[in-house]
Amino acid sequence: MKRKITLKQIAKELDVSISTVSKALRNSNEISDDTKEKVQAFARLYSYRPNNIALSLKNRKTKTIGVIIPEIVHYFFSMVIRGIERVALDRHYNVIVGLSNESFDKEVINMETLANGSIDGFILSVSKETLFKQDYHHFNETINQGMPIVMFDRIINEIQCDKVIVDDIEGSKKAVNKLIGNGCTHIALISTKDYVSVGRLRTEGYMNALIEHQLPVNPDLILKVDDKLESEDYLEELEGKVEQLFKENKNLDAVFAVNELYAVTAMKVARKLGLSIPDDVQVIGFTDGVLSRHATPTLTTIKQHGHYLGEQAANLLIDRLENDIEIDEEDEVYQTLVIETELIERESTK
Amino acid sequence: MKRKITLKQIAKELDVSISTVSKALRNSNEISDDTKEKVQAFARLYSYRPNNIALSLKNRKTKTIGVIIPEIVHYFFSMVIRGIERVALDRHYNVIVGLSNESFDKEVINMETLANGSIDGFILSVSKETLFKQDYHHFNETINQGMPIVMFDRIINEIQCDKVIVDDIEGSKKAVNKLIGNGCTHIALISTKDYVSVGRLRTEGYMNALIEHQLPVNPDLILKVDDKLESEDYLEELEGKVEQLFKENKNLDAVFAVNELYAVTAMKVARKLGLSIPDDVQVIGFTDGVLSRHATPTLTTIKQHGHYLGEQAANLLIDRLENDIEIDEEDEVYQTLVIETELIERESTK
DNA sequence: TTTCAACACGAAAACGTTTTCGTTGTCAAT
DNA sequence: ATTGACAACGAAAACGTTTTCGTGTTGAAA
Repeated sequence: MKRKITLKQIAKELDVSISTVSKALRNSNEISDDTKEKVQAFARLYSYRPNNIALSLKNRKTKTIGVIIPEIVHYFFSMVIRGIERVALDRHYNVIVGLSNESFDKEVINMETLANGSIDGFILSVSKETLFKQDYHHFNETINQGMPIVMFDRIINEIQCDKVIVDDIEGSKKAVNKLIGNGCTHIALISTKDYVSVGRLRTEGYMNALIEHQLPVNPDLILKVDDKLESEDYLEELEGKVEQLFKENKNLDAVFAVNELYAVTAMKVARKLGLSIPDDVQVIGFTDGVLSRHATPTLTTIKQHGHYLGEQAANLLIDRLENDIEIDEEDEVYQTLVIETELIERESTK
Repeated sequence: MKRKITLKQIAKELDVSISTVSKALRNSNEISDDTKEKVQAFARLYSYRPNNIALSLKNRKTKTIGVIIPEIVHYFFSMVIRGIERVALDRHYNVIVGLSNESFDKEVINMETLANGSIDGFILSVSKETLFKQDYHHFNETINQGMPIVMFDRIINEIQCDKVIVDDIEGSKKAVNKLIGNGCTHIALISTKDYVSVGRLRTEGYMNALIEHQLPVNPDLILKVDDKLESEDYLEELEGKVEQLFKENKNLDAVFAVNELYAVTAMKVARKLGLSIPDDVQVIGFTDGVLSRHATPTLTTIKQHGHYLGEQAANLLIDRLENDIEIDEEDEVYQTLVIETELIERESTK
């Protein structure tokens, strides 16, 4: 077992100073060709690589970005991570991942442990509990310490930082417009409670589409289910609610759901009630994940381009990190990028 | 914007030495209560937190573990990460994630950039290309440098390190035994090429079960598809192969597939051919992911407990890191943990 | 022979900690 | 008055780099 070699050891072996070794390796012209040769050969032989930690300490930057997401076993979020990791690798950054698990405390802890020098900036999507409590002190504190944050998807408008969001309103409108275009008039919405920004926005898009087509917004057709029902553990309860929705609205001819799970559940319930998809009921979901592609029937859905979103977020953060000309003034200007959605038509619509 | 405060600044403000501040904050009894009070109050006021990078450099350990996986948009792998992250958080470690994307080069690059001081040890699952090329130099080198590795799921027997694996052979046997118990006699296998360890092992389990029940192993019933067909981009090609399998074996009465995608594809093809599940054909998959739970019909499958596997892997690594009494001798003893599988019965079997 | 530039290299500081080992000053015991 | 112990603190090294600023040596120009 040969431990990693350092400049000091090379210097001692070759009987030169540490500075000489450092310069020789960086091809400084302060050093004679002879010495360079010697040093570089030796370094190659022992496969010297500079210690990242020492570099980080010296440069006061770690070339690492911290990503905090509520959940990783989730198509959209893992797709975003993939995008982040891709540009991070390209631009020579590392990615530290923290999971909030939708918990405020874990979000805070994760951020605090990372903010003490381990990373140069954050990319994050806010946990539901944080959105609910509306306690944003940890975001403000990190920003105040000069550490940039890029928020994505679940964002907080009041926080001054770069943001990348999916065009939820437009996306939902696309979906509902499609249903309307297909002749549906009693379109149900299955959404989350309003404090989850994406649920609120997608609801807004749904209503906008209806209003624009002068269709009535019928509250009975809107089901806002509790968060916990997004967990696999409460599937039956979710199914119950959806079944109730179907039974109380016999004229229902379409469903727009704000995520995959709600959409496939709607399809399952419809099938159970003897309704045919897409003939009796048409269904559109949100997120073009593995479920949408392999459900029966395959699900028409709104694709969010999570991979691209991740790339944009990472570029935004790294750009800011590297352009840090210490503007420092209070006139920092932040961007909000909006990622267009795409309607993917499959078998669940006509 | 107030930058993070350091010991030096506190020392200057309070007109004491850096050492005094450091000791006062750690409650050393070398320091008078008066001074402690003063320093601690000041530190609290400015919310001082020690700089992780400086600590890492001093202690020569980063309290960070590097995780390299082939793919993150994948139920099993993201479940493992969740497990790793959970114990990492508990035991005060960070998690850096690198994706090899099944590429040898990316695996090597990711490992090289992390191995230079950024992390204390690796948890990884080997990329397919690496398994195929059988080039393991990067693993040997990192281990030789004294950096521990824990391999999981896709492991390499020749490499001396801790391992955590799913009991693939037993798991497959359970599945096939179930099918046999249900009266099936012509059980097809849809697997990957043999160089992917899990494909090989699951094939072995399949054969073992047949042999133990004195059923013939019919090569025509074994479909080993190319890796690329695991990608969503080659769905049609995969479907073609599976359809061919069905057509050439009219007596086929069950399918055991080594992953979810193959299993749902088999169900889709069966349905297309007018076969009813589970009456005409019974299907069992591997990995209890979102697909299995929401496919139509829901899929009987072998659950791998990826979350638990991740926890075990992380504990194994951290234990080794913290017990590093520099054994250093060549008599290091490594463990291989085997995680039991579980048969989850659903609608695709009788 | 003197002077000066160019060359090749080394010393030291700095990044932010922790820790070892002094160095004072005070007070009690001899 | 001398010794010793103890309390309270500081200086400095160390972790591994990079970089600035010397410094000594050489050779050529004056």
